Amino acid sequence: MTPLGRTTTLKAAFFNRDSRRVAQSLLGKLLIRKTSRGILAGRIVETEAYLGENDAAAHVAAGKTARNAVLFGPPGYAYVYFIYGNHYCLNVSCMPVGRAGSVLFRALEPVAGIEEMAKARGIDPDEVTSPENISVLKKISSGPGRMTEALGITRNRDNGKSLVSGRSDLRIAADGYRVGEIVVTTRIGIVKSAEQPLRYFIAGNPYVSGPKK
DNA sequence: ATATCGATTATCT
DNA sequence: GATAATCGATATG
Repeated sequence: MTPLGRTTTLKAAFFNRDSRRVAQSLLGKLLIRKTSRGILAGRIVETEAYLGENDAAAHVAAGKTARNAVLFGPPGYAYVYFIYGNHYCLNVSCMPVGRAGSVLFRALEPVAGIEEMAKARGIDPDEVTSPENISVLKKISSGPGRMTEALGITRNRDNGKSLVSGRSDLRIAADGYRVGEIVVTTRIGIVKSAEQPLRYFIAGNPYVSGPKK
């Protein structure tokens, strides 16, 4: 079992700013889930920024609704939504109350609780232990729907939850990890405002989602 | 390696 | 009634 080192939960102020800056700053941080079976954690290697009501691709583009209400609340809270009848995606709210920027978490590098995460994904845990096969590890959490399944994130359980409380079973923390070069590209899987460069990932990290090598 | 497609449902028009 | 911030399977080069 991989133990986590010393971690510091991020504060609300970290998220109380432009989502583009938050999206970049989140790279290299840890997303940590506490479960009855132990700690699950992954390092954030890929994010996308969604701007406020001026961003046609954002769920808040048409204003506040029951679904997106969390994004208009205080910074540092989880916005979880269901998509394509199959998957959950996780965002964190940015900006102060009344402003609706957010960051979509797109991919994690598995760090702790890897066998439990594999099980949650329907992967044989034996495959991720003995031969540390990276092609199998990549299937655990390299993609927005995959990482939520690995951590057991659902709308019922987690939407509206604080990610900036040390007592929360879902939180974001720093452990001193240093990020190298950051690559910026256009966002994935959208058609509206698809030309804007708002996707960020750690250069060369094998757990970034999508095709390519 | 890239392309296409079906699944399955909350949300909005 | 159409669409969607995706995934995994299958087909094809």
